[in-house]
Amino acid sequence: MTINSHIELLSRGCERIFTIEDLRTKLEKSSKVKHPLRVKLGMDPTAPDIHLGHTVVLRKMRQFQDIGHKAVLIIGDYTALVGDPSGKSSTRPMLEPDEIERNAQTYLQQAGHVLDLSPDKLEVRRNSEWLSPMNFGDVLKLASKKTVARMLERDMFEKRFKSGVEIGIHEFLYPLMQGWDSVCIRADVELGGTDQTFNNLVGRDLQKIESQEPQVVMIMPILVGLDGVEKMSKSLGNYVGVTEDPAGMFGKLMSIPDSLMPNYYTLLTSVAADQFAARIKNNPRDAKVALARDIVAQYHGSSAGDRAEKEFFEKMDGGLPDDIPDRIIAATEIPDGKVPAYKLAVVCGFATSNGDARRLISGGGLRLNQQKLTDPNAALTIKTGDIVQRGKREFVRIVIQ
RNA sequence: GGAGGGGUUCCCGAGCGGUCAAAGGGAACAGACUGUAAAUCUGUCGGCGAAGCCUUCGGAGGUUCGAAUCCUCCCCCCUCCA
Repeated sequence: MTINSHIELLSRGCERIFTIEDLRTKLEKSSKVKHPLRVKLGMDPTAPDIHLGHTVVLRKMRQFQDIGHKAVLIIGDYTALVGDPSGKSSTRPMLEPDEIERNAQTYLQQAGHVLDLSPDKLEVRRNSEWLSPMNFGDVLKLASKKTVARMLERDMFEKRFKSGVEIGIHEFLYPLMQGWDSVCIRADVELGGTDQTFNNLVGRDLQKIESQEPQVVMIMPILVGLDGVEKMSKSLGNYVGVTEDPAGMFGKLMSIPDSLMPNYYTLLTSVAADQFAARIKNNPRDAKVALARDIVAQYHGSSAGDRAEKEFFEKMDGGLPDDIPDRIIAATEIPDGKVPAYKLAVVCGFATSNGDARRLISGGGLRLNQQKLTDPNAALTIKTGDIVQRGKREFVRIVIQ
């Protein structure tokens, strides 16, 4: 592969690169002296729950690994004492060392779906290693490298300052700490989301001051969630977790708005741009299927991707999926083996209350053995093995005990 | 320390003495349609239920035949001034 093709690969999906020229220089030099670039990514040691949004930057990391470079994962155990001012204004609680360790392990385990974890491809460091031994003099020296005005340039700080939201002095140290990490591990490249732009550029500046070749900063966009509007996040419920089962992943991905497809193709797959553009133009539905299968396959293998697709459409066609969860019902709940329809919906977990159940049935949303129910009060005779269905894709097999 | 503005059903947000289980939007669920769980359209969206009843509008009291709406105290948020 040529340098040009590497650059093309690496810049795919990037929001910004500081600077593309520097990246070229680094890549050229690396290939000439046969020495891998050190590609840094910071990780927050709070409880991880990686979703596709996080994988955007991880995938970029993986691309570097695949062309022979070294991923350096920094566990921000010391920076966590401050709390990144990027997000909320509140300071984080301190984490216990064993908790940090546990979180780091979980992170690695989940990130392992994307990253190459082999020791020659990945180096894991924690920044307490070099931040903890610093004394006050060292800190002062570091703090003197930046001015208040420069700090206030940062979007977040500027907003908070203007609007009167307090900014702790220590929060100014956060970018410096993160930047110092880059100096200490001699990073060639730092990856981050758009919210990390400032922090990462500070690393670049600090390296210059320390007479290091400044790192290239590669900023990845924040992935839009399944709703097509908000950023993907667990709290907004518009996410796909990397540990989710194939069927769930596939279904969720099929629910994204059409308009999101190019974005997802770019950031979450390796499909060439002209190729996916053609697919979408040709047949959006099939393009979405291919996208979903591709992503499921990344996390569960290609056979799982195929199976997820098959099951998805079986449900669509009104058929029954292969594995229907059992629902155990106590025999005492159904005297004489009979239940009113509304009660059945509740017992199967398809309605939260009797009223909810009645509405569901009145709306034609409940089926017993593929047969649509219409009367909420109808007395139904049920037995073990009967299939209850809500809508098009939720099934339960009754087991009477 | 001073002045003012708020806390409403999952979320946002109207209501400001009865016609309020509470507008509107979002989310969610179902239905129709389709190229899919996209888009669009329709319905539902506190609980129990036949009518009707019960619980809800930050918390606790109070005034009223009657309060989410008025009064008192308390808790919590926010804005402006110092």
